[in-house]
Amino acid sequence: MAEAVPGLESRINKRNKGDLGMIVERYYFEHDPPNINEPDFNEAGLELKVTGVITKRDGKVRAKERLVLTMINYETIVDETWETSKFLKKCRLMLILFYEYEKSKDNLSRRFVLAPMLHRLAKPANLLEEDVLVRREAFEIEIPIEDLNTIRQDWEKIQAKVRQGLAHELSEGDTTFLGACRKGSGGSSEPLRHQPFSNQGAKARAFSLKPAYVNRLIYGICKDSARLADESLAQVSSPSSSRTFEESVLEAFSGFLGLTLGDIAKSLGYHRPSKGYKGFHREVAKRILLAGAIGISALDLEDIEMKLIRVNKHWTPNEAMSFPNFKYLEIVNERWEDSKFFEKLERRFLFVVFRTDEQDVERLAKVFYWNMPYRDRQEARRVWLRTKKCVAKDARFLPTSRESYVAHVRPKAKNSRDRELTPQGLKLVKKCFWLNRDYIASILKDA
DNA sequence: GCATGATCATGC
DNA sequence: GCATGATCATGC
Repeated sequence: MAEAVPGLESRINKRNKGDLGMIVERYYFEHDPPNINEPDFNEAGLELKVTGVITKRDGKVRAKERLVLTMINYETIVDETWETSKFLKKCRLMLILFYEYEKSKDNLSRRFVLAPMLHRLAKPANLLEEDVLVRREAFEIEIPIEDLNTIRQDWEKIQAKVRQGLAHELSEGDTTFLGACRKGSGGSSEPLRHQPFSNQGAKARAFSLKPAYVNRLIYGICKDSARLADESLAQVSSPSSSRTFEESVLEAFSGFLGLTLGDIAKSLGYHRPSKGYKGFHREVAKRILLAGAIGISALDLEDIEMKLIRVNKHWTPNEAMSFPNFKYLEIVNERWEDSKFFEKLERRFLFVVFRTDEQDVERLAKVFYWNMPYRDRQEARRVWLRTKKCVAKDARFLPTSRESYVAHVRPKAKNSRDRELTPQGLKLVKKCFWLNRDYIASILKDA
């Protein structure tokens, strides 16, 4: 960044240094940001977006995070149509710049990578727009019509929820490409927003392009440059809507429903690598997907979380469900909204259920999507916040499954010597959040 | 039988 | 070499 604008370092004050988008607009394009509800380059109907990418160890480029677009106004969205929406007015044409995110660098040291991208959700509103296109030599990506339709459907789904007075229940897992992500500091002191059809206050949220979609865009730029392209992105970039993708996942499983675990593995030419292997069922599920030409990375790109559940003949799960470890020293400074647990719980889950039947034979019994209801996410948040508090006070005593119907904390480590420092200076075994077994059972009962 | 602690094999 | 997703083991 500093190289692109000579003398930038001295012109910028510390307070503004945190906003790379603003720096690019003001000092590179020499343009003053206008009213917040209009596109940045209003005369051209062009919105500027700056977003981070990460180059993984294998050289492949991925989105660092969702791309936040514009706040959702609960009061006005209920009277809009897609065509007349504030969202489309602002984001109809976006110039997206990608920078390489490296943790240690500050904004002025960021390097821009890939080609600048013009992202068009709808036809031009005026001719000036084309000027910008030519002047900046940006790469206009061709967006499949199915993708545009999906974004529109996502928008309509979000609108529908607000119209039903359910703005407080919005979740990223509701939608496919266009998400309703939380916005603002997220602390509990944050005032809730009013929504028109309910007295229930709702968290401030913004429209965002979900990581899966940003990755598709990146693939669109990179696919001709072999070094950068992640081929697994191609799978979801093929011109089929994501709705169809979700259906094709279920379809891949459908032919195996009711079959025994052994028969499925055999028919896929897969053998349990070792007796004690705990990932066998998951590997079988992955191979079922593969047989349907779906890679596990494709699920990942769609932010779908596949989880294996094994149950007995009464449909009672054998185990609770684990999530990524947290670090004692980190959780005390973390916000719920930034936690891994939160991020996972907002995703759409794909539950793959193996049931041991009356004859004691294990069969693929059920495959279904599930989103965690709002009430339960709130409860998970409560457990997380309590854990944070407990870790700060005395990390030896953390929430057990008796304290919540949804989640608890339990060890997850290589063994009991696999420990980590706590704020009290103690070394305790590594732990993570788990969804209670009873809670998983209740999901299965409802499904 | 359940809650909790302990541990496993694999893939990246 | 460790994070990951999941299961095993033990004690009540």
